[in-house]
Amino acid sequence: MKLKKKRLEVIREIINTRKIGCQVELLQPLLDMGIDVTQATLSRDLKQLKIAKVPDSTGRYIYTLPKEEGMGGNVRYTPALDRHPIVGLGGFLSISFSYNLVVIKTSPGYAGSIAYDIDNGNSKEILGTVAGDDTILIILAEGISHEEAYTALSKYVPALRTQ
Amino acid sequence: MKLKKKRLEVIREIINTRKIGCQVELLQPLLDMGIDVTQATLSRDLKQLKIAKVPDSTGRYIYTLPKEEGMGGNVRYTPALDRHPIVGLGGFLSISFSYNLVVIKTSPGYAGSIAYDIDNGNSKEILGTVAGDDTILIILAEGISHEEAYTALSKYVPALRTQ
DNA sequence: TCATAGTGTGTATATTTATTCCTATTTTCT
DNA sequence: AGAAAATAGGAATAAATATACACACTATGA
Repeated sequence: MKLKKKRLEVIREIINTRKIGCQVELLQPLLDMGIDVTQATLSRDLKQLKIAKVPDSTGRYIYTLPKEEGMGGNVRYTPALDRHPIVGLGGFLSISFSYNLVVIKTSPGYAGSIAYDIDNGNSKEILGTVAGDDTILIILAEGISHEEAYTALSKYVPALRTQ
Repeated sequence: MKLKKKRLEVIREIINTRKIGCQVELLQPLLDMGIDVTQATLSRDLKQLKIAKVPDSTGRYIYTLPKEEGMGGNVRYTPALDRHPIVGLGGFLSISFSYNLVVIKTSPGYAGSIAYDIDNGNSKEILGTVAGDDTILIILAEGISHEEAYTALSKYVPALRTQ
């Protein structure tokens, strides 16, 4: 049915935008959009969308969208939503460190452009990068701490700047 | 308490290893390890560990560990189930280690799919991978031994299983 | 056409999960 | 040491979530 497709999109939109802590909290926003369903339907929808309830850092729970899957998966997001996956983060997903290496995970397709920016920055802390489709490997200069690297990278990755 | 620290580790281990669909399913494995607690405690533990219950692609729910991150970043979860398997024995050629790096050689064209599975495994030992056509570079987390890495990788590369 | 299969959803309910209330134990501070 | 605060965890229960069942509607095919 047409209604369902629309509803799933709206649910994704809401989950992506606001902090929703339980399914009934989702009912009102949907009603505001003219969508009237029951909690049971939401439970089924969230399952289908692979939306998970995760403990956040403030001791509460919030629903979050799944990380996008590559070709293997059966989840297909609409192109429209796909284009702005996480507004403002420019594809950035996570950063982690191991000695003189940094690994940045991005949404599929974003690794190249982010790595390009980092490479062109000519930061002395960063020797170079290697990028795949959704992963960037960054090699740090000798003696650079993770904090220094983080600061240097934040110049090229807006999502790393502390709010 | 010392008990709790231990328990949290064991819980992580179990969640990482088996498919647990609800909290009571976790009680028995813990009991087998000599840990006797109630569901209420598990609820609190899972919250603290930021372990989420995620819908997988087979229509069931699975608890999964959060993706390890460095400092910044938003938390996203990999939909469960692409976790294990696939990857026919074909493709794998060799594995070698150098400090916090692993290089896996594959037949031409296989590197990407094997790396894909490794990436989606969310192993805490593995920060990420970069794949070419027949070579995969894997970055290990700090403090991970080659043995631990081997074990972690064997979950995704059947050829590594000793059996 | 009518049967059959498939999808979508509400209601009611079962199941699962989080929390409230309480007690015990440990840690911190004076 | 003793008081006060923090931490841990069980029992009971509230809250949240998933599902069994029923029914409506759509598409398909003989």
